[in-house]
Amino acid sequence: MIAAAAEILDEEGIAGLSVRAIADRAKTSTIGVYSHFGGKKGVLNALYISGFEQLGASVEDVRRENTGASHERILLAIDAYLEFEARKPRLYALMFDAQGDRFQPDPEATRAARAAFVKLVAVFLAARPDWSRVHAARIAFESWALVHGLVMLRTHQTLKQSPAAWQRTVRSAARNYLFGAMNDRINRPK
Amino acid sequence: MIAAAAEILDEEGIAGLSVRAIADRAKTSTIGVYSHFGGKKGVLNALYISGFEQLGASVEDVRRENTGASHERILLAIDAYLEFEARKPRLYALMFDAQGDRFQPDPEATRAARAAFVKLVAVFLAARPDWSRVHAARIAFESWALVHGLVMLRTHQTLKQSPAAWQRTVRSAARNYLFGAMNDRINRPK
DNA sequence: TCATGATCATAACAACGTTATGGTTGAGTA
DNA sequence: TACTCAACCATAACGTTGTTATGATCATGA
Repeated sequence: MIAAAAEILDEEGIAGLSVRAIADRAKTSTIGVYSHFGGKKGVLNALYISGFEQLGASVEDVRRENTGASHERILLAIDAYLEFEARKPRLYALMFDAQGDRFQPDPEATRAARAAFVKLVAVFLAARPDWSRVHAARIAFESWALVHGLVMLRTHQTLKQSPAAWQRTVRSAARNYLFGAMNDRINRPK
Repeated sequence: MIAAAAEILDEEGIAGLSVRAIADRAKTSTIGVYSHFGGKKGVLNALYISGFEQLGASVEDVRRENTGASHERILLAIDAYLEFEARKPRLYALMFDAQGDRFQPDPEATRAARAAFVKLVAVFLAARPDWSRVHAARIAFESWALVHGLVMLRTHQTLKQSPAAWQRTVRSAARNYLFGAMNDRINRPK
């Protein structure tokens, strides 16, 4: 049933994700959504968790498979992040919905989001083992914010860029931030 | 009537913003929403436009009133941006809703968002008159992305920070990015 | 075999955005 | 002044949504 929901979300977006649509696609009646997931909110939570698990896994793949130059590793994690969003833009939008008044993830879903962030921090620590965990978490958080903000504003301002050019833009912005963060204590813009 | 809608949004969030609730608060019947705004979408568009106008105005105030050090001016614009979000978090969330499948702003609303961005670019140009318009727009866009991403992830990860500490975090991240951006052609993280 | 919990089909409910219907009001024109 | 027309309004009804209620079926364990 969660596969049915994921398909509908990918194809029609959140507006098409009604309890009846899910039940129809799963070839059951609406009561199944309630008995299996406790209702629509349960479906949204399951999708949310699935999204963060996928995102975390793609970031972790980068950490495991790459032992190159430290910042290139970070940029590859960012590439993986962008690739996930490009593949599943509607799932991404659900995961980062600004309207907390509509859907608030439950504690398990919140933990999945935190776990994905921890995996992102792990990439930063692998790239920069000289950083403290606190420092790496801060830089990871701010890098994530930059990339997430770019993703959101790209859609918001309806920017037209080829995927390759977009990737270059994001990488360049991230490199600028990282460079500044590395020189944080020495040079500060006046 | 738009004031009624704005009040409900501020108090109850998007989930409370129904056609009936707006009509009740405006002491009219629901038909008024349709004759004045063409329906609920029209109300959302009007709120969206109002939000970007307010945001643009607060950024423009900074440009007009400050002639200090160039980067401090940029950081003051960021402060104004954060202050707007802190004052109107639910309006901000409506303006930057990730779920385009639920509400897509109409062309006039999109223009209002663009106009606010142009005002932000103007702050960057005033701070750095040696920059080309294209370069300033790029740096403004990326700065905006960083700040917006930080705002979004703060809520998403339910970070607890005092307003003053939060402001310092955002300023620090923005300074790092700006420093990197200014040294873009000379030093690049490897 | 019986009891119980899980699952299911269906109908009904309340709330939602919207449309339909008929009425009122104000402005403009003959 | 009377008539017409457009704008606005109150109310009801419609179709859709998430949810609950009801009764039935099925599987499992004692």
